[in-house]
Amino acid sequence: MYGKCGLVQEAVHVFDELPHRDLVSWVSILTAYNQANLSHVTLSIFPTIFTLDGLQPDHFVFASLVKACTSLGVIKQGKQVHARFVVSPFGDDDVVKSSLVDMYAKCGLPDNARLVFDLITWKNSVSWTAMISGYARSGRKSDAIELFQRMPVKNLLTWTALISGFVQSGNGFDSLNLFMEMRREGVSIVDPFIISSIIGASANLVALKLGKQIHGLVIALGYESSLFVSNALVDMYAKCSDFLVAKDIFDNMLIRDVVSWTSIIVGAAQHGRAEEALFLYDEMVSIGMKPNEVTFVGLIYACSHVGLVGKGLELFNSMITDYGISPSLHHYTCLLDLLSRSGHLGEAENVIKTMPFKPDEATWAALLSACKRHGNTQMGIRIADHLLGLKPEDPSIYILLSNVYAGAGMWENVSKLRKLMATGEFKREPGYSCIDLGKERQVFYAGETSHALRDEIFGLLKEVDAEMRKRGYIPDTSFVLHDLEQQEKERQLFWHSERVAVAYGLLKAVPGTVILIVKNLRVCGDCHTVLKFISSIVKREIVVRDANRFHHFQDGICSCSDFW
DNA sequence: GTAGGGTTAG
Repeated sequence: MYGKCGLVQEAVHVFDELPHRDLVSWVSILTAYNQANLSHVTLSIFPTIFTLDGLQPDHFVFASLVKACTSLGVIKQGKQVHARFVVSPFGDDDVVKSSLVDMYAKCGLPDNARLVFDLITWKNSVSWTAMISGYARSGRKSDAIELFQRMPVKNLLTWTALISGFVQSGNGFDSLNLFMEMRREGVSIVDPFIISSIIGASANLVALKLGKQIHGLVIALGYESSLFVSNALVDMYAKCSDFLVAKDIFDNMLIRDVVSWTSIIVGAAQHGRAEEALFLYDEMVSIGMKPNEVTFVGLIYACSHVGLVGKGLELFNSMITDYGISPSLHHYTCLLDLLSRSGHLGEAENVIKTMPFKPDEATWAALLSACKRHGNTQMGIRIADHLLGLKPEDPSIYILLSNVYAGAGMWENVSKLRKLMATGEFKREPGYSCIDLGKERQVFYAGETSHALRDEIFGLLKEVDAEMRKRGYIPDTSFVLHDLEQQEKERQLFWHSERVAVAYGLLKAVPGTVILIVKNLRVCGDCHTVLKFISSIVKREIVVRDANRFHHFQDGICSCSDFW
């Protein structure tokens, strides 16, 4: 009773006073620790079951231990518990098997989960849901859907597991389609869990209009007081470019937790509002809210994007010494980005060499793009050669490599890369830009010139181009990857997807409204210049969210101050 | 006395 009411100390007190303890007493206290988020205590006191009382764990104990391993994410110990369970007299228990399915699923091992799932004698909705959730959050779309369809009776939790799993693995469109199917089937969506998932999907898709509709639903259902829902809304508005609304919702929240603070700090950072992010952090600390590892990712990111190297380093150190958070690869990548962006390339390379993690492709890529930005061709080539040796799978890395070699005029390497990309196993995701006009959503791929409004778009871009040149625009063709004549290079830049999308927006969006473009890659340097020109020529605010951050173009300047 | 769904990260 004390454990389930969140009074773990009282539970421990009674437990310690028991004149005689049986397995039920033990499971009660193990569960109390699990519920109080003290799963490490659950695991550490487990051995005393033998030493103090000479008892052998039963299936109830195993289920509690597995749950503890799941919430701590300690798969190695989880496997040890699994082994003990298998050889125990309770090795057939279906509840423990379900908890193991959940453990493997949550630890990103859906195949291990499936092996256990198939051994469950009587599968109930808990086992099915755990397995489906595991596939969905690992991005195993077809496996998740197939199992979902085979499941005899689906309930709200199963739908939520599937949909939120897809949101978490970045499959926003699939999650949205499933949500609509769920509504068609008449499943009630009056539930804060499913609502927060769909808000997450809107954020994922940068679908502001959809997000606003769900926000309306939140108000109608009275879920504004739900912490999870409000946190999701703050994140959604920030990700959909409306930082001010995000801030407004944040300001009006009656209860805020570390996720609320972190969401608004990360949002400020992504919009280039570093001062605000740092101010919010001071406020957070002053009210006694403890930042977590994600908060520091946001803070260092904020510093990185405005060149506050000293402050960023200070925060990195404070994270370790003041908060006892040991830096993850994420943090090192942020640190490296902080240093390399502002030109401290040598120190950045030193971080890569001395950090206790094996640098992944993204880490090298951060350094590589800084080399290009700061014109350190020699170091760029050295790192590019090294990266090429690692045979990266991420296609965007090849684009970066091409950039380096093309910038250095090493066309032989460029064509070698192109061949690699053509024959490679991976599918290269082409650059695209997307504009959301509410009921209509248009995607433009780089170089695509076959759109129905092609002539109007071309005409508009041509007109703007002439005006830009009058104002001193010179195309920067170093962003073109192929060895071509100057004129052809300029033509390639001309059809970069963000420009086409902006032109389309100027033609179709309601006059006077902000034009919001989402791009899957980083905006190229030349397009960045062009968008600044366009914003002043047409006197419209243009917002581009690229792979990295937001750019707000207005009156010829960008919120990133050309440092991105 | 045991197992399943929600928010933040380069």
